[in-house]
Amino acid sequence: MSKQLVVLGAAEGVCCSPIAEQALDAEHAADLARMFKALGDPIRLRLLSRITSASAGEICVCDLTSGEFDVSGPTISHHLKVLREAGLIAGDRRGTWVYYRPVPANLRQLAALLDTAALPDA
Amino acid sequence: MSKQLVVLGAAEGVCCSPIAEQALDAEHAADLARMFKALGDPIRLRLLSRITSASAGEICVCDLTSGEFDVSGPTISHHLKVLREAGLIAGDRRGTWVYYRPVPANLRQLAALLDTAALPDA
DNA sequence: TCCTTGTCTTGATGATTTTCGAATCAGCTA
DNA sequence: TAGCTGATTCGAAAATCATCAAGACAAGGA
Repeated sequence: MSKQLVVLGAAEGVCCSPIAEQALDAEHAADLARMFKALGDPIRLRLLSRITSASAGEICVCDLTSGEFDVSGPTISHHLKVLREAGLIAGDRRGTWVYYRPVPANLRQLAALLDTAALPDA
Repeated sequence: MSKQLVVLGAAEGVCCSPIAEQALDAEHAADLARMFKALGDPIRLRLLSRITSASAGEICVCDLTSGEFDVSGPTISHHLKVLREAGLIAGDRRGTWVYYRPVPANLRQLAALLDTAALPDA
């Protein structure tokens, strides 16, 4: 009961041209900071990387909780929730297992925001 | 006494191909997460945006502390320090005033990391 | 030399975050 | 139905963070 809700909920209407081109207003900054904050933890960054680089386009939580990450299951679950609520990933249960996949539109948005084309020394 | 030190110190050797192409290892994730974490606060994001979008390529702290941001001077100074230590901006004093400017190489690196070219639904 | 202005650091406080173990929920299979 | 496995939520402890007031530092001018 969460997939679409999350994808649209956290991310819809977030926008904006590159920060180098135009100053960000407070309202949009809050939404965008929420996404960047989700990336601001090493474990979450690695989780996201595993999810986005999964060859099948998605990955089972069971593949994330087995070794590799040196934290407990609940902690991984917590971090996945943060990423999900930030709108960077989406997940759904299929039978016994839960699968997560990236939300490319929002990742793309963050990348675009950091575009430095307008800056010197390019 | 800090400019070069900061630019090189926080950022040197951080690297990596897009997270969608290859899973991030723990060592690099820590460095990169530090930068993303610096972006994970609305005030810092707006400060960075003001700095990177400044037409002169740099901006005086005095232009950041006068209204617009609804926090005290020391708080702005603190956030600038976080951005500086993350390697996203650099600053130096010239006479009475202190000027900050972006570090494009590191901003570019974060953008590259979020590149989603390898993802579907492009 | 002293005063003024601009910026940063210190120290303290309240809020948030990370993490775990325990408990709970969801779906499968016998 | 009962029992099993995978994943999440709950509750609590420790660490980290954002913020401000007060003080310190730097540069320029009387």
